[in-house]
Order: sequence, then C-alpha cells, then structure tokens
Amino acid sequence: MNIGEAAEASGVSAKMIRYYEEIGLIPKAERTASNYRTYGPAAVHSLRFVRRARELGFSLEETATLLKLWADKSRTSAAVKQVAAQHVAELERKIAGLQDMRATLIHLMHCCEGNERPDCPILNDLAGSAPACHSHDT
Amino acid sequence: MNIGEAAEASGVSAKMIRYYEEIGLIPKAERTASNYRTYGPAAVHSLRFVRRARELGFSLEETATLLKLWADKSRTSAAVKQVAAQHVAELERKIAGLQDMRATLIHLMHCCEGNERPDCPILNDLAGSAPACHSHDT
DNA sequence: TGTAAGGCTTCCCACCATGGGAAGGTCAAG
DNA sequence: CTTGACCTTCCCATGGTGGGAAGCCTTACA
Repeated sequence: MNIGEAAEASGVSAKMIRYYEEIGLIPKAERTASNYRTYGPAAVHSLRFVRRARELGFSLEETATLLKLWADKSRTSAAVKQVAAQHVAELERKIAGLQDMRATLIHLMHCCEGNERPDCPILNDLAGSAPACHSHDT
Repeated sequence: MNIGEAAEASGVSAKMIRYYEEIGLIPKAERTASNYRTYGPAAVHSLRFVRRARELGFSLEETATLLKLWADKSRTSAAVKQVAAQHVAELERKIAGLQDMRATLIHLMHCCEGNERPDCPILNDLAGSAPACHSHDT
C-alpha cells in the first residue's frame, strides 16, 4: 500500500502522514526498492487512531501518549481516562473563553442600533469609552 | 513615549507593537533622531483598541477592519454590527465544535471504568472498535 | 567624564498543524 | 516508449506570539 492509498484509507493526508513520521508520532514506514513508503493494515489502523484523536481535539503530543497507551497491553484504563479528563478540562476552558467573548459581543450588538448612523456601542467598547446601554440581558 | 512605555500603557507587548506596525495594522511610529519609535496618546489609544478587539477574539484582519471603521467618521453602525455578527457566528461554530468533542469524551469517560484493568472504551473508540457502553447520557 | 545598566533597534528561530508547490524519480497503461 | 499519475525531498506560508542575539543609545551614578 502506497502513501496515497494509506491516506485514502485512513483519512489522513499524505502530507500529514509524512509529517507524523518525521516527528516520530508514528514509526518510519518501510520503503520499497524505489524508496516509496509502504503501509500495511496495522499502520493504517494507527493512522485512523490518530485521525480520530485529532477529531476529538487531542494535540499531537496527547495523541502520542494515547498511541503509547494503546500499544501498551499493561496500561490501566485509569491512565487513559486521566488523559481524557485533562483534555476535557482544557476544552471546557476554551469553551468558557469563547462563550465569554460571545456574551460580550451579543450584549454590545444588542446595544447597537445597526443603522445608518455612525454611533456604535461596539466601537465605543473597543475604544474603551463609557458603556452605552444598560443591558437587556444576553 | 518609547515603545516600552507604550506597551505598558496599552497592555500590548513591545514585540507585538512592532509586529502590528510591520503588517500595517497600525501606522508606522515616528522615530527619534536615534531611531527610537515614539508614541503619543492617540497611538496608545489605538493599541488599546487592538488589544480589546483581540480579547474579544477578533482576528488581526477583522481588527484592521474595525480600526478602519473606527477611524471613518462616516461609517454606519450597521457595518460595525455586521462585522461583530460575523465574528459571533464564527465563535458559535467553534464553540459547537468544542462542545461536540467534549460531549463525546464525556460519554466515553462515563463508559470507562477508570480502574487497574486495561480495557478502555476510550481507546476502543479511538481504535474504531465497536461501542462499549450503552450510554448513561452526558 | 567614564562606565554600567537597561532600553532600544533589527534579525532569526520556535511553536502547532496543516497546506501548497517545485524539482525530480518511478510506475503502469496504452 | 511516452504519458500521466504517483512518489520523493525540500522550502514556504499561515496566525499570532515569545525568545534571544548582536549592536546601538540613554540615563544615572561615581
């Protein structure tokens, strides 16, 4: 199986497969006599694993940890769960941050007439000017 | 006012001020005879504006747009509101993505014993194996 | 007036993941 | 044997930010 087929089969681009190999996330692929990388079913399975981990937002570093745990028959499910929990905490941190931004913007937009005139509470906020409306809630 | 003081006063690092100037987000600062950048209150005000926009998650490109609108006395508040609305939509897209990840992980963690044994629904999911538990909800 | 500390300048490198593309080798089908 | 589709490596770009080196400038103090 060439890299293109492996990419197709795993959903990971050829570009990324090479990169993952380069950074040591996955082992170096075997090469044909003409220097083409070849992949077997096991390698494709690993690539799918990586892809799924990425889909769930794990960093490549976390993904590496998960791959090691996956390979380690003597892992504990507690260890895996801890990695997941840490990641969930991180996700929640990010979500909270984005939601804060959203809430602020929604509020400001609420206060903004959105008409032909230039007066704009949104710009006022960015400019650090005094508040422009007394909230109607989010 | 030197760049360090402007950084202090605006909350934007000197490094970033130079970068913003380089990419044309803010105008080139005046220089002293000895090539030091100097900043007046207006420049600091702009930097604060940028900082606030960044806090609200606007990209530098969006920030540039907002700066232009801010400078343009004949803008319409509708135009500003539209930029904000677009950004809110983007935030919501991101939030939804992160929440999906979170929900999936929470579910899998729910299914995971988190004990000494190696069996782990989280790894099973990543490995693309069949589901391992029949949900207890999020 | 000399010197040391701390600011400023530019320039390059790093992160994290990913994509784009060029230049050149290889394989399969016609 | 040519053509087109693949593969290889290599460099560059993205978005923002930080780190640090080498070299100038300024300020404060002895």
